[in-house]
Amino acid sequence: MKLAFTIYSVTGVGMTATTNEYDIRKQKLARISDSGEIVYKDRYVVTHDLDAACQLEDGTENVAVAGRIVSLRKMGKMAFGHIADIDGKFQFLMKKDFIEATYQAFKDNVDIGDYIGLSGEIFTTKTQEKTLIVKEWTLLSKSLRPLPEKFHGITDKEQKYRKRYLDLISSRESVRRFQLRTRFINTIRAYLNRHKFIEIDTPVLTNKASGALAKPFLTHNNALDIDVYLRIAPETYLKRAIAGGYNRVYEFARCFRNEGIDPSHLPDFTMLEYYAAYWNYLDNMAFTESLIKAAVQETIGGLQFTYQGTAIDLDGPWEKKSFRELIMQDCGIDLVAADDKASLVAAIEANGITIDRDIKDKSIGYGTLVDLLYKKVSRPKLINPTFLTEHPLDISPLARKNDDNPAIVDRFQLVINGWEVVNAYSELIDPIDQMDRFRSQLEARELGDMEAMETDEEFVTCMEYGMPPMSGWGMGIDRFVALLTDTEHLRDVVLFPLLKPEK
RNA sequence: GGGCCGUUAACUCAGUCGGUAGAGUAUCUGCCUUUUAAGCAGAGAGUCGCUGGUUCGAGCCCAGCACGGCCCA
Repeated sequence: MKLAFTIYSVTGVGMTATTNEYDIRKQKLARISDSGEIVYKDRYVVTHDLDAACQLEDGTENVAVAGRIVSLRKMGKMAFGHIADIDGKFQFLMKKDFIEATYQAFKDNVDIGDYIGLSGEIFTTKTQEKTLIVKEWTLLSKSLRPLPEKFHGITDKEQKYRKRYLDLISSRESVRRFQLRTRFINTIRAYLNRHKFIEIDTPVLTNKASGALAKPFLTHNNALDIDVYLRIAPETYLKRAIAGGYNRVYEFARCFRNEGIDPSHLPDFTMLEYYAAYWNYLDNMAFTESLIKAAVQETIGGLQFTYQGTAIDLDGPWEKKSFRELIMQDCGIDLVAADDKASLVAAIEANGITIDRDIKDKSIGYGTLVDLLYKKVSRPKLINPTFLTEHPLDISPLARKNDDNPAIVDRFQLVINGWEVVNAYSELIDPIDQMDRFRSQLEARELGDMEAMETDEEFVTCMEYGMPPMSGWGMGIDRFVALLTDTEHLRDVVLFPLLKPEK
């Protein structure tokens, strides 16, 4: 067992035999407290943010800034250091000549990680860096634990996720990724607002997990003594809002799905959905293209980017392809000829295509099989943005039936890099058809399709009162940000991802 | 759920054939008034993820468990 004991030097400064940095910093804290100073201050008035201070002219006086000390180079009678915040860092110089009385206190008591307020004058060093020469300083908050190693930062992914604050302090790359996320969301929000969309909030706690095909989280409300679901999509509530008279609504909706966790699936994620009355899916498609081009242009300053070595170009008019066209082109099967489950199974087998599911199982309906075939033969090839249309009816229970071909719906998905980043359709507003669709979903569920959608009677009731024609849209924000930041794992674009508790 | 990999000082990482636990950063002491991965000299710092097993002896070999990662389903 190790012994820690306190000794006192001739100068009266308390020191200890322990080398545990946490204990040493606590002793420094105690020293400051003993001198009568309050260590953890309540405020500090700054004149400039750190990025603004870096732009000031030499000789500017009475500049006051604050931040966390992220580097410190103490010399005999002067010390250089940097304070930092999310936008950047700023160098300061403590010179004994300028702060005679307090220089020793700074050297003895202040560490990397502490927050300080500084005021003084701007000058430029020999190495051409804007620097504040400190005339007064105030400790604002003491750090008891040392920050990560200054050069490598944190490399352990687990620690990056568990202690994201340390990752942000030590990795500009992480900061830039999260700043890009914010910029992307802000840009989209501004674009939607400019086009008369109104941001609303719809419930997270719901009686029915509807609007998507996913396994929900179940929880309990004590006051009402009912079990409730965390929403899996905001769709049916946003449509209720349209029925209530809103012409255009949107929501950045945190959604929850109690399914597997992997690089492209998180249990909670952010989905943007919007709905516009009187639009059909073709109006929506045109708007989507302009919205995304504008948002990407503003966010990354161009329409070209690279994802994991694959060049992606959003410029030019985006291609539109139907399920039928794509599947025909990629494997020669014609969905008009193979228009039922049995004939499609036969065609797939005749073409020697293997799908990693038992395609003869009765839980797999015609539409699901079409979707599986497309995912196998076509989707991986869709790198640049492509609008996929003419989805089978039975995998689109909330979408409007096509007027000319009742086997398909007026729907599109935007595929980029083989990912379905947007899903949209002309919304089904016929309550009788909607009830039929829910009934078909129920039948599919009874055949073992656990992804079939649950019937939502209250939503149908709303539809029975009347809904305007409309087209709606959903986009996984986390996935799109991952694309734009060349990030493999969605956890890297979420500040505080869910992990098991430590220990 | 299956397979593989990782877990060693506060941080980043070495650790040979099983034989007293190593470096850099950080910390502490001394020197140091334009540094910026400051420098020079010295010092302290470890439940080697956890629990068992094999062995005279385990960071290392074996088994189980925990947490994380990658791949597959």
